[in-house]
Amino acid sequence: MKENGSVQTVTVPASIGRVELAWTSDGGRVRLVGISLSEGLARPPRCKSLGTARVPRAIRRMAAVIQDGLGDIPGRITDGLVDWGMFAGFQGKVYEAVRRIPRGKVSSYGDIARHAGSPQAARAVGHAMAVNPFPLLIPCHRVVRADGSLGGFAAGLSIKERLLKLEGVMMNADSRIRRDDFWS
DNA sequence: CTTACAAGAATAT
DNA sequence: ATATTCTTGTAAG
Repeated sequence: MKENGSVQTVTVPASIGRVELAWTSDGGRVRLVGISLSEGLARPPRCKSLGTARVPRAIRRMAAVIQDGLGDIPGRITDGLVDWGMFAGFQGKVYEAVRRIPRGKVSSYGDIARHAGSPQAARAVGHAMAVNPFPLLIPCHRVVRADGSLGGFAAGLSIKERLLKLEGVMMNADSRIRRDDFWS
């Protein structure tokens, strides 16, 4: 665990690399403020274990899910930890739609735009994904191009690809996602 | 105001 | 099948 002002972070080793959780605790009120993914190929020089650090219980539970196969984080854990109200308007609707994409399925930028009520805003959805503060919780890796190609990913496309593979999404020979794996 | 995008569709080759 | 062009909503400068 590392401390920067009032924001504290912990780095969790995961199959896809490393996942850093950042939170604040103002007056006992723990609030997740960000998640960042990175390809932790080399042994992290200063990645302390969760054993001794003073990490809030909800953060520990989240870290456990991440270490234990990167499943979806249950709402029971994220409830009260993430202030979903901080996302207003278009961005909020986009994130809400993305959170409905089930594990093992993908959706397209255009589809999400439609769900968010701005059917022409596919590119704007892409931008919202690019600035997503909570990857995994808001599963932006499940948003791909309409033709099945991957699109982009802030933390590097190989992480997106590995996350999708981990979730059972299948690619065709031309490395495009099968039509069957599109949600809607 | 202009520019940059993690897009998409239409059109051309 | 791929390449090019045009339109597009948002955010950031």
